[in-house]
Amino acid sequence: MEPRVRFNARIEGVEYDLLDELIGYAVRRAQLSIYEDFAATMEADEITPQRFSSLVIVENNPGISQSRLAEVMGIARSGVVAIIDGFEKAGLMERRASGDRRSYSLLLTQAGTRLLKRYKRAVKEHDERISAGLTLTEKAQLRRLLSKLGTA
Amino acid sequence: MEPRVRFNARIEGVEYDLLDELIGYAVRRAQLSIYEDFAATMEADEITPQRFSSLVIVENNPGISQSRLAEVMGIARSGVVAIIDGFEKAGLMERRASGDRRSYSLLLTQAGTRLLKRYKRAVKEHDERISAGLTLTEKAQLRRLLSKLGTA
DNA sequence: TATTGTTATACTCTATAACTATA
DNA sequence: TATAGTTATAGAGTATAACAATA
Repeated sequence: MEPRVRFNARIEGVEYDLLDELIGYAVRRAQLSIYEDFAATMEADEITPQRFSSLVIVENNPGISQSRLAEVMGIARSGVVAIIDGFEKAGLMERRASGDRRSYSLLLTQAGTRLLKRYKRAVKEHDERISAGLTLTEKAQLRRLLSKLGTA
Repeated sequence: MEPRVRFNARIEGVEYDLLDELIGYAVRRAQLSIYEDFAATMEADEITPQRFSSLVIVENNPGISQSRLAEVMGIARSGVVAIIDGFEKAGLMERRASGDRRSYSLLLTQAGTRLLKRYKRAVKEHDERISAGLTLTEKAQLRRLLSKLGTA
């Protein structure tokens, strides 16, 4: 059997050269490591970072439209359709009529709210685990520095 | 026509709640913004962060095997086959016989070395652009903090 | 027996374009 | 004319499993 593929940020004896100097690669490295822990944490549940974010956004912006959600997530509107379809089928989200008959108001159902509560606890634990090497001050500093990245 | 999908790390008037507190989401946000700039920078070339990394790793670890490269990249061996096929077809990389007849020694061709030189310049510029809001000290700090993330 | 590269296959994510119903 | 949601479709990227050659 094939060993499960795992990302190791730095392999012994391998020269990374320029990659070690790039901020972009440092972020990518961290992101891959974090994703692995997220996936392992939520393995039993059918939830991804993307879907988790969607639930949180809808909970905190009740009545948001699919187009708006697509904008927040940075994906095409067609992608949101599939995500909401899945949530609706699972009974976690509801497409309710909005004033504008072209669009829906997205809302969490009771079951959705309840499940998200559990997800949030798990994700918080995961986040504390992956950032356990940092002090509170360092975490704040890291968030601050990360928020400054990207094309201005 | 559909407006091109772009990721905006923080949309006006949207509540992000927990997401604003998670280190994982901060990294994800940064990663998406960085990727957008990378893609825009390298638009004319058929190169992705993944493929660029492969070229750099092979250049600095000449003779590396596909399995080893897969390990470094954190992807399955089958995925590396397609990547190397593409590079070989483009004349950028060479599969040379190694001592072990089961495996290949990967090497950049002259053309590969030349092209990578250009890519490196472009990627460096991109990296400086996305991190232009940080001082040198802050960049070093960010790299240090990021390297501490992930399951210990 | 184990490892390397390969192929076949499938699944997820995403985009684009065209459609409909509404505005 | 423009916008919201939808569908159809296609292209990456990735994984798993099985295989042949070799160790």
